Amino acid sequence: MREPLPADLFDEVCPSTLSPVRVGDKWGFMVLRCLAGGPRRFSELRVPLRRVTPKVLTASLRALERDGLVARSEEHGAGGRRVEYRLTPLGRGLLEPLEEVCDWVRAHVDELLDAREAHDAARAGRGA
Amino acid sequence: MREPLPADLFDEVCPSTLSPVRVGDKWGFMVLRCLAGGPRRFSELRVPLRRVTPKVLTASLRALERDGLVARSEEHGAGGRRVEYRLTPLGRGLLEPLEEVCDWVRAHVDELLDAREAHDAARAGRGA
DNA sequence: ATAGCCGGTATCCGGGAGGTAACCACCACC
DNA sequence: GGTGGTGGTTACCTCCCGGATACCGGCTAT
Repeated sequence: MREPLPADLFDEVCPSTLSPVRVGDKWGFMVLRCLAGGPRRFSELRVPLRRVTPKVLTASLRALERDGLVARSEEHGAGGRRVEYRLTPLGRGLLEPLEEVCDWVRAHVDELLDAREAHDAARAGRGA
Repeated sequence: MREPLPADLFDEVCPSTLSPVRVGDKWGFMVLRCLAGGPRRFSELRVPLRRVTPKVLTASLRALERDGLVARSEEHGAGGRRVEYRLTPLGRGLLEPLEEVCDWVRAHVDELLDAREAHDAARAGRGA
């Protein structure tokens, strides 16, 4: 259940500006997907989401927590503080239909980008 | 393919504030679903989406059009102007995985609302 | 004691989303 | 020529999302 996280989800381009589908706020969808592979610490999430400042990441996590999709657990074991975020059963259930959306986006992102480019070019030609 | 639209999608409560899942802007998801039953005129869309002002509805439609999910066609036949919005094949394809998300939301909206209420109550108790 | 890590806050700020209200161009019809 | 319907547009305003930057409190290890 605890699969490794990618080093960086952003390969120069921000995925959340490509896909029109969102969960909660701007980064919610990607946070959920980062948690799909198992519980993660705050600093673990910051690695693949390195373009997200801690304030914004906290806000995303709090919002997902509010909706009961993510659970936060804090403990003070030996070695210091440890805060973990994990999907709740509700959140895990939501990820199933969302994965199909993800598959669709991956399959059609080129068409989306082409459509945007064509639309913007046509507007630029007509207008200013 | 041209199924009737409900008279009003808003039963006192705005669905887009309940579901954490969005497509494009605030109303994009509902616009797509209104078009699922067949092409619609602008004024037809305004009936089920009566809480959406024309400016905002136009913005939603333009954004969906930009992404190639919706197509706009205008014609001046007898009887006046007629503008129709319809799903493109791309948009129709996206609606399939989205319908499963919709099913999930319908099935779990109560849990979502309970979670929010509990979370807000807990915060109110702790904080102010 | 002090340095460092972890998990965040505090503060400021700009831009854009989204709502309100009013107005408008075009055409048909009478 | 006026009236009405359709399909918007324009101006204006407010709120809040999201980013930048800096800072902080608790804990541990040395």
